[in-house]
Amino acid sequence: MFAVVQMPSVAAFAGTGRPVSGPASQNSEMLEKTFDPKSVEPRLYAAWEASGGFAPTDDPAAEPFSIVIPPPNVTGSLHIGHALNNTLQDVLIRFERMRGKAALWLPGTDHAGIATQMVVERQLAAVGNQSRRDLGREAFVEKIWEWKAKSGGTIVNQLKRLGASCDWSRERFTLDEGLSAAVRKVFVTLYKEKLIYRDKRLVNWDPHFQTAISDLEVEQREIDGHFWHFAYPMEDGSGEIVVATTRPETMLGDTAVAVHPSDERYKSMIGKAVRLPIAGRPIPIIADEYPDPEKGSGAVKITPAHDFNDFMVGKRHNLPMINIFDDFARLNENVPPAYRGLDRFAARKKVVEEFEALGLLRAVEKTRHTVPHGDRSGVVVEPYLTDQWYVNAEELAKPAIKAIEEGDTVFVPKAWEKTYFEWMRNIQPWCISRQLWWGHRIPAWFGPGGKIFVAETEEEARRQAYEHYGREEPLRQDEDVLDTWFSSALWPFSTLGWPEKTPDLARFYPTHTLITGFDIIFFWVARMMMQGLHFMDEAPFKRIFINALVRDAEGKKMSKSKGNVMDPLELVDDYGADALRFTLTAMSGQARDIKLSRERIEGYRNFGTKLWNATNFCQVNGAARAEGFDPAQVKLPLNRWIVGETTRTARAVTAAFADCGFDQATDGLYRFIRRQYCDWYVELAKPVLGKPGEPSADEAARDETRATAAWVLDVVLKLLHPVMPFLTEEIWAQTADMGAAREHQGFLMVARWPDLPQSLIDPSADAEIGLIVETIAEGRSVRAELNVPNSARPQLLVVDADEAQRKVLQDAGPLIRQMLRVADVRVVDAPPPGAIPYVIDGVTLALPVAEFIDVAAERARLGKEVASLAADIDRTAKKLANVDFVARAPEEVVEDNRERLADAEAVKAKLEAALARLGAVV
RNA sequence: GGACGCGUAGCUCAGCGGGAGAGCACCUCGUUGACAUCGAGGGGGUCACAGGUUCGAUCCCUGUCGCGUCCACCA
Repeated sequence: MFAVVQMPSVAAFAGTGRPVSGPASQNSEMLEKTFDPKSVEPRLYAAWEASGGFAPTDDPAAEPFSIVIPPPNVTGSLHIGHALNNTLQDVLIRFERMRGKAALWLPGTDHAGIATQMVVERQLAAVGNQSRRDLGREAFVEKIWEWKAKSGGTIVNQLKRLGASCDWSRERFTLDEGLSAAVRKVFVTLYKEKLIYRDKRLVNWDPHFQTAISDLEVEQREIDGHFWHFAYPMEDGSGEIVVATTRPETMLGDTAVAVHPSDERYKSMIGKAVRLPIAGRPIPIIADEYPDPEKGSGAVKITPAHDFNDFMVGKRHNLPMINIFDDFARLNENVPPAYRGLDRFAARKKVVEEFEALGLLRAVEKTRHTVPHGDRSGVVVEPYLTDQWYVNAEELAKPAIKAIEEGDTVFVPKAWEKTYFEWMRNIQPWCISRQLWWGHRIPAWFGPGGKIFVAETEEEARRQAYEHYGREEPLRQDEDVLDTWFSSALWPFSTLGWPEKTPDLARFYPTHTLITGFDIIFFWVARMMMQGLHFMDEAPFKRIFINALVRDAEGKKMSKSKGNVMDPLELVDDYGADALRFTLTAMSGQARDIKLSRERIEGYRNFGTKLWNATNFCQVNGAARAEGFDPAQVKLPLNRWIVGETTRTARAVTAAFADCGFDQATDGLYRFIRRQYCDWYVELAKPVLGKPGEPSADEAARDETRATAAWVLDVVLKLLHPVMPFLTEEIWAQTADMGAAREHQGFLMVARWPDLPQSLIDPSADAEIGLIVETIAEGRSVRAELNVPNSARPQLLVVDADEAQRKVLQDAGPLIRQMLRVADVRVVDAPPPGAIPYVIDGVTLALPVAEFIDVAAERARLGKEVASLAADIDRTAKKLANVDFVARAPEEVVEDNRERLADAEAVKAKLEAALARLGAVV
């Protein structure tokens, strides 16, 4: 009899000497009735972490496999997208760890400039109605660090609840000292290489945060607006010219009106001037290719300081650039006094009113147009003329494009390459300075005369200044900080210790796979490619896996404002982390969105319970892995068959994981565990195992089956572990003595991944078990369709089968009796009248159940089958009669069809005979 | 305006040149010794539409319609 299962083995795994508390009732012989994630998950996670098993092995022979986490914002809390992304990373890292790689999943968080500053500003306002300016820069930044110490770990702890096996001993933060040093080094190096430069040009200005933002942080939103058509009178009184605008306030900064040189309407006006209403300035009418004569009036007002297109026109014509805003987008001293200090939207209203009053408003048109907004602030951004720091992205992009073109790094799915190329080939200078307080301070100092000294340290800057000026001069460090993405771009090497030449850097760079969402291909992936190649001479990843976007059950993007967010932690509470992980993994199919439903998660929770219960069955029946068990040596067809199926599954799942085929892997696991192992193997094994505690008719067969069942379970636990780590680890622990002969006694997490040779697949066992399974399944179907009472125990008659098939079915007698609920399996020459026949694999079987059934129903059933066969025969016959088909289709296809026809005809004949007999009965 | 992706069972999705599959939902039956978070069985699809290529198209090509996303566009 199988021994008592005890928990202490888990404590031994943990290696802490500290007993690990388990579920309350550890004295029972069996597993708990159901797996209880709430008590198991925290306990196992703590034990894993304490064991040091999340860190890569020290074994120098182990091949490195590294993943860097897309660092979540410190302000963040785990949403479903994180859950998906991190589950996939964990699946992959657990898989590779078990495969013996030196698997490193390097975690960390991002300081998230604007987002974090926002959170703390909001808090300040809430508690003391204070602004950051009231507080001052230093104190404010101090506040953020305090906040970070207190709340910054939230998302990390949430990742742990998911089961993420990150090496927390290597956790990094984009603003920690090491990464800051990397940032300074990169900045200074690129500056020296003239790849970073300072420039005065139009930027996207966010008036809410009073900072420049990059193109990528601008979000186009479609809103309702107006086109106002304004008349500008000619300076010489010879008429007027009409221009249209959606932003009337900008007219105060107009410095020209442009027309197309070929536009006949305006040819004579070129070179003349109009008097700009309100401002009262004369501005020239110029000829430029930019205006489209087909659009509007064909004449365009030019505001070089507040419009990207106008800016270029202004440059071409050397127009004055009048900045009319301050940092808050209020009108400044460059406009008439009545407008000074007005908010841009108030000014807009006033300009329109004034034009109307002047009789110069020619038309107002309603329009729906897209307007750029700050992605964080949500306010309309303004093109604004300022000095900023830029990265020459075009230059850095070249090798990054090449690396993908040449396949050094591959996108999975490959289709994302196109998106990547599209952006990279049209890349614009990257504005990296931000007028914020939270972030990496730009390592640049200004001396007298605006001379700039860029250096990694202040001392070095002073030294340069001294050299330049020949004496000590006061220096002022640039107030600005760097775009958050500047530091994240260095993540794959800065986290490994760069610029120091650390062992980690040597061992784990380049990383192997990056798993991330397509929404940050430009923000992050592209920039990591650029920086990685520039500073490490090697692309930071071999493979970039782009995961799907999670949506709600209606397919809407989840957002708080829509109220359709699903909280992954709530789902973990309700169904366990494993169920959520399995669901996300199963639905991670590429190139589409994931629509998540609770029902689905529940289904996979039930799947976990199913495995739990199957384990219970194994335990109760004394399944035990035998010393020296060799799956190649098992004798019973049933066992040979399941060994083969296990092998098929193991090989398919391994290939799928290796290839990021996450959905295929879970599909294979689900199918095998549910359909093969639980539904058939366990059921078919019951007669062999007999009743627990009672002697068996065939002890050798029973022992072999017990050993095989335990072996299969071990393999299954390993294969499933990357996706359902908690459940499998718990089962592994609780069946520790069942696996006394396991090659590995520690945590399943670090057990060896199964490597099963193809030779374990035995086609003859497949055929044999296949026949039995079909016989039972089809027999059940017949019983159910004809409503044969459950209590009925007819015989199963083998009417027509070859020698081997007969033997198989007779040997499987006890098994078929139990599972098909028949009294006996008997070979007969001809079925008695009224026996219900069914045909599988060329074998005709029959159930003599005439007394139970409705003859009319049975006749209908047979009739339906005959009809469908007839249709099939007809179609196939026609096909085979087509000369073109026979001549052109591949030989095997033609052969298949011939067989199909012959088979169908044979079955049809048998069923028709049965139908005739049925008639005879009546 | 440009690009990409997607329309397959009630729902969510696999399949992608030789008679369409899964999970969930639905219906029927079931107190058999792992499991009702269960078991057995079943119904349900002119694979968006129209052309074309082919012996053969859900699958390849073209077009149409519908949905989604990204990029560009503020006169």
